[in-house]
Amino acid sequence: MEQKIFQEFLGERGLKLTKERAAVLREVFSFHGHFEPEHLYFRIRGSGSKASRASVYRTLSLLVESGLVEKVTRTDRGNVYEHTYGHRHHDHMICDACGGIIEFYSEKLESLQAEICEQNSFSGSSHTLEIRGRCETCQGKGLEDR
Amino acid sequence: MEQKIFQEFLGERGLKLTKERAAVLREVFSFHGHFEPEHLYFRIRGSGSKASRASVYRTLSLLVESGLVEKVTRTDRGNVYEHTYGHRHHDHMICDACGGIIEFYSEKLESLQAEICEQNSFSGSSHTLEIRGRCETCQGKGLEDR
DNA sequence: CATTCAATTGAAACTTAATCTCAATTTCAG
DNA sequence: CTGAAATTGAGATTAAGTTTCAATTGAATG
Ligand SMILES: [Mn+2]
Ligand SMILES: [Mn+2]
Ligand SMILES: [Zn+2]
Ligand SMILES: [Zn+2]
Repeated sequence: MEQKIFQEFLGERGLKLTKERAAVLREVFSFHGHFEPEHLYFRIRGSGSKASRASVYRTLSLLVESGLVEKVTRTDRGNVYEHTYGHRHHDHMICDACGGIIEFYSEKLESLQAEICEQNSFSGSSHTLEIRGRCETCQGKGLEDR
Repeated sequence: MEQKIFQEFLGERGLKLTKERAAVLREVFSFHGHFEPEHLYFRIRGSGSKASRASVYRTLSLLVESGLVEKVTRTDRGNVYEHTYGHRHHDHMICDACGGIIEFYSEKLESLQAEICEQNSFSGSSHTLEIRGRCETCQGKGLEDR
């Protein structure tokens, strides 16, 4: 299904679904969770398929533009992505101690943001909310921040 | 006042308020708005004071740790900071077309986040909310995203 | 099947913010 | 003073991500 959507997206731009792009798409959707481009690259290499680093980055950009994938956040070391097709939008809590990520969604929060955009005559198209702190298991422990 | 706070922060760690650190602090608080480390570096150079790039980056990290400065966002080109001492916490809307930034604050939004943290047994200490879209003047115009 | 031409690829070079190295200098408590 | 610890800065280094460009692919057309 995601392949169909991607193919249609590419078609509208006169681009082709090559085997390299198909390999990136397949790997992105066979993995569930957050990922970094570099990890994606190595997973593809170790899965029989092949695609150069350049192609992986190029395809990832196309996937984001197509709406099938979103950038989750930007860490010190690089970007983090996740496939979003088939998943509801959500935001993230990130534990400063263990790096663990809690995903959450709040209808109230979403509509409140829409309201605030309107108050500012701003036409919002996307947002990123990242709450940092300590997850349940890391509270109280004297662990250092990562 | 911010100098007093910074000095105390440094003292607790056995660090000293050198003239380089003082220059960075002064420049950070004499400028109002969002800034990138590189711009900060050049403003310092052009202001009589001096501090190497290394010292600017090192001092900026200390300022963030002290709580006087916060990282606003991370763009493709690098980090963006703002001094927060003396300012109320706020979040940002960023225009995809012109890069303009609207600051906003909503008590409702803040308390709703606190509520959500509690529901997830998460001890939140900070957050970043970035809403992307089009500002009022850029709506309708067929401008490309930056 | 042959021709054509835009799209695509990948290896390697490049960019650039940010960090690190380390010898020289400064600071300050004793 | 004196010595240990902190600090500095010029330049090297890192690493994610982008760009280059010659070679290849592949869809469309004749
Ligand atoms: Mn997620
Ligand atoms: Mn701000
Ligand atoms: Zn944790
Ligand atoms: Zn704008």
